[in-house]
Amino acid sequence: MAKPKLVVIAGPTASGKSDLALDLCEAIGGEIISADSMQIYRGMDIGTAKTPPGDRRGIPHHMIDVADPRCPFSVAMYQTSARAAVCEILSRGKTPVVAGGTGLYIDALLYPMDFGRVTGDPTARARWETYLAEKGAGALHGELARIDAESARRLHANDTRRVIRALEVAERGDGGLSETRIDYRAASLYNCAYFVLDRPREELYALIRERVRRMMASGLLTEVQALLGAGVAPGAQSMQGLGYKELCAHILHGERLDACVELIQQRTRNYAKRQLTYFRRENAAMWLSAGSSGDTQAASPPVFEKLLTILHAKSFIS
RNA sequence: GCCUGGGUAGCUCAGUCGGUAGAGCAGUAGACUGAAAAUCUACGUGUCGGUGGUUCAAUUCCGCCCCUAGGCA
Repeated sequence: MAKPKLVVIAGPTASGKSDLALDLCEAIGGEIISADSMQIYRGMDIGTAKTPPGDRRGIPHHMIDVADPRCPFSVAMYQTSARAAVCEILSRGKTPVVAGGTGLYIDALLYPMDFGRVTGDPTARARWETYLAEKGAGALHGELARIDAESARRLHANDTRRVIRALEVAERGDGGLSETRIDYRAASLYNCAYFVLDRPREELYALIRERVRRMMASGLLTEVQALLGAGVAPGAQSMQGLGYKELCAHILHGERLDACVELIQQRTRNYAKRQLTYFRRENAAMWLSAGSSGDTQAASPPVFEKLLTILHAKSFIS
């Protein structure tokens, strides 16, 4: 049985993924599956740059607005729902087009990653958190070394977040994280065409500056206030999103607004860089370079042609 | 005009009781299996404002000059 065809459009924030994906969906009869850890949440529209419903050109979008910003969400949940969405789209005879910048989510969808049965447990987490505060990162890492030596070797002692996760899994006697690890990238579940949309650094950074400016002009501050008003805790996972945590600092702690906006721009640049690092190791990825031609606007004309050519060559389309 | 702080890495600053200097942030590269827009790792030569002097040796002490913040006029 042949693997189902699926297209991935990845890339750093503000690179123009969403528009490109929409163009593609129109051309080949596709539906969009968002791979974005923040667009998941309802009520977080401006700061996550969701394509407004009015601009979706009648193309169905999946994995957007599927979670409550007051509750935690996880890759594992994403994996389950996104795969269901793929099946649904395929059953309609359409092509799934995965678009987004969260590399881990894309991987979770595409590859046979096994997140195990151990759910993130707030109680255990809090317990280790306390342990960390009292005894330090070294001791925490030592605990892990005792029950799951291999994970301990893999993880840097300062990466306490991962160390705590490994401890959670290990102490539930599931064999530990290390036993479920495989070289997942070797075996995609789909016949996929994986694209990374790329542009010259300076141009990308300029687009980011501009996008943040536009978000502020469109009422990002009001959006954050509304979320806080609706009972989203400032420490909630959703509030760790870029733009949200910085504006919380302004609203709750009186940080200067212009300083916060600059911080958002800077951290978004940092983020874009990390995204590129992540995608670089995706062996299957085909890089599409856009821009640098002077027009900051549309990546679409030239890049879109390239995209279609490749899809033809892979006989995704006839 | 006078007085007092400052002028050191792209930015904020530490430091050298005289032996040519180092943190944070930024930046770059990397990692990443239920928090991933998160979390973590590695990478630090710059006329130490200019110019004279003292000294074996000055970014460090002294003189003058320039710039800057504040105070007094």
